[in-house]
Amino acid sequence: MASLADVSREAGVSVATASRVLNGATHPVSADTRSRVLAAAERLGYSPSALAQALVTRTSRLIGVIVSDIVNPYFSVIARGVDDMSTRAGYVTMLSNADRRTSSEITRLQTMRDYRAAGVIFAGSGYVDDPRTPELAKAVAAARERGVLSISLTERDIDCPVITADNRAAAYDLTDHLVSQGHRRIVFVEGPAGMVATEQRRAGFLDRMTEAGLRDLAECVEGGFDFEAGHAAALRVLASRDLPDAIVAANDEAAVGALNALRQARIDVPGQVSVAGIDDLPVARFVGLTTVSLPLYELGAMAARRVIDAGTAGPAPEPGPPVVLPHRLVPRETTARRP
Amino acid sequence: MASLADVSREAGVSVATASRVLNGATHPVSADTRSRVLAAAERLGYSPSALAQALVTRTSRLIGVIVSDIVNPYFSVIARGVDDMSTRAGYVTMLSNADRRTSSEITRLQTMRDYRAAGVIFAGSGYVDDPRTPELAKAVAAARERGVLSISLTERDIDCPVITADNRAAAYDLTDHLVSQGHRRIVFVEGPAGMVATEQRRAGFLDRMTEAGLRDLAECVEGGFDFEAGHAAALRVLASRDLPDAIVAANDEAAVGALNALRQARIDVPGQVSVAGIDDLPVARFVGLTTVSLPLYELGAMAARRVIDAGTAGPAPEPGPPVVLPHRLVPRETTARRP
DNA sequence: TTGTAAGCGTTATCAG
DNA sequence: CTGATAACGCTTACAA
Repeated sequence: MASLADVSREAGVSVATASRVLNGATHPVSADTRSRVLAAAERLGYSPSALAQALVTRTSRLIGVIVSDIVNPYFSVIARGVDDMSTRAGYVTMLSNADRRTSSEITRLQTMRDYRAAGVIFAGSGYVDDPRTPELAKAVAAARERGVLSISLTERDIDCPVITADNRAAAYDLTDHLVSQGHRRIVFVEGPAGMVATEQRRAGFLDRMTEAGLRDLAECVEGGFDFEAGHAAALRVLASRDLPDAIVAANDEAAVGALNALRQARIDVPGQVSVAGIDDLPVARFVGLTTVSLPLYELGAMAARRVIDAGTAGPAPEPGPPVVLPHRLVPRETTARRP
Repeated sequence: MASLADVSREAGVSVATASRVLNGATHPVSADTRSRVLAAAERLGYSPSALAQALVTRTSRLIGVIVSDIVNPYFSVIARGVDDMSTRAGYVTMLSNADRRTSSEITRLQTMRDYRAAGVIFAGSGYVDDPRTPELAKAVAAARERGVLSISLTERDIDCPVITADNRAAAYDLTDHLVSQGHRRIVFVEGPAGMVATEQRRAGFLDRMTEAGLRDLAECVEGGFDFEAGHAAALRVLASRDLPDAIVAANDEAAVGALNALRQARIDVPGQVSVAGIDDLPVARFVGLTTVSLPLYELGAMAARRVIDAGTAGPAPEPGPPVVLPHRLVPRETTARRP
């Protein structure tokens, strides 16, 4: 309602000075005028138009985050990290679900760019050999021209800063834990086919098994990132041959799915079979699942902080090497030592 | 980069005509000019500044949703509904976590208003006798002055349209189901103290028990909306006396928490005790929890649609009576008939 | 059918 | 220290 012009009129100064006191610029203003303007603003309930500000400064206090599906706890934790940091800095976060479609990521990025978002954060993992990635890369570049800083939370073939967790190492460390506990026959329930994260986690598992001389006892089975996939995979394992020492799922949800299947089949976990996952979602803690904690919240928060800093600090768009945040093994009750 | 002015220059027309063809106004434009402008826009990769548009039209294609905590699946499903609808209409959704603090809701609403959001959706339940609600109400009114339409997904003392589910009836229907299955001694695990939703759900439970002449066998115990709360409550029930016929939790998470506690204690569910929740979150389906499905996704989607329609259709700000979307009992495996 | 021009609410440059 | 004033990019009467 009340605009800067209104305030300036009420205070008997020019809009220029009103602007100067109301936005804490470095420009000097006499104490007297300052207080007059402040009083007027207060009286009129003035609140600046973020739109006008963004239009003229060519950058907003909007931070976008593009996830695959906000209902997936993996992403909602990331989004929470983004929003907490954004809010603290007076930014507001824009959210978009891309359902793992690269084409959606592109269009969503574009509409966020049209709002001159200060930055947009890509939370989802890409696909291997995705023919659309170049297009995304181009959109990211175009957005950068318009002043929006993209940040990816996974390594993808886009030219932008990366803040990520080490999926491969996470799987590796988890496998290492199992191996050192005496497990030998381990089956790995893979993530969704074609996703980079899937590949990385499988590789971590296989690498450690190979180093342990257990390559022949390692087995990878099809899976997915949800309860059902883990459940189904466990059922298949149950049906096919005698029990492995452990089942490692590509993520927590699948692990919990497997866990349920096993227990429904009256298999003792961890007595007969150990079960572990990756991510450390809230549900993992609840069911006592051994897992590796990924810095999801921190990833979101740090990415947001980075776009905020880029705005305030000098426009030093140094891509730099990927920032890799540490993960942490969290042994709980679904795994046990094997004699 | 490329602005309307650039396009108009490239096409050899005025910015007015360029604007007219590029935004599909009703204003007549010759086929020839139209194609020239289109071509120019295409060539330059023109994309309108949503900021400038919003500034001049005094309304944006931004829809805000304020939740308690996006990590809570209850809210992420709502947010998903909002975003799907927004996206379909070319809007972008702004998300904010208020952590159940009314004061945060107020400030978040204000910053969304400063971006001239077309609307903001309040997803969280309020508190009973919340001294800050009047303040919120005032902020909502002020926002409306600026053209932002607020919508609440729960009944609160704010003057704005309400699109909601009937918490009381949901609990009532669930209890009815249990009663008709022959359960008599039922304990109700309450939600967080002070929340309106908590009161409503408890009331629904109590109402049905009273009608069934089972008021004396109905018992309410302290709880909460998360796993831990349900778990703890179940433990307390277990410790205090002989088993009830059923445990109804104020929501699914708490129900699953209770379920786990019971099973860990080697109680047969539903053999000895039935367990049920409310919400029908993904986890409920997974564990086979009997629950009542609340139209969470629909609530979000419909609220978003309403702000979108308000923008396109006439500015008919008829508050009208609350819209109540239907819920549905979902019997699953954690409840069984009592002889 | 097309163009001119007045804003929308700020910031920022340049003179005073 | 303060004030005009020109942008920012677009929409929309009002003219032509």
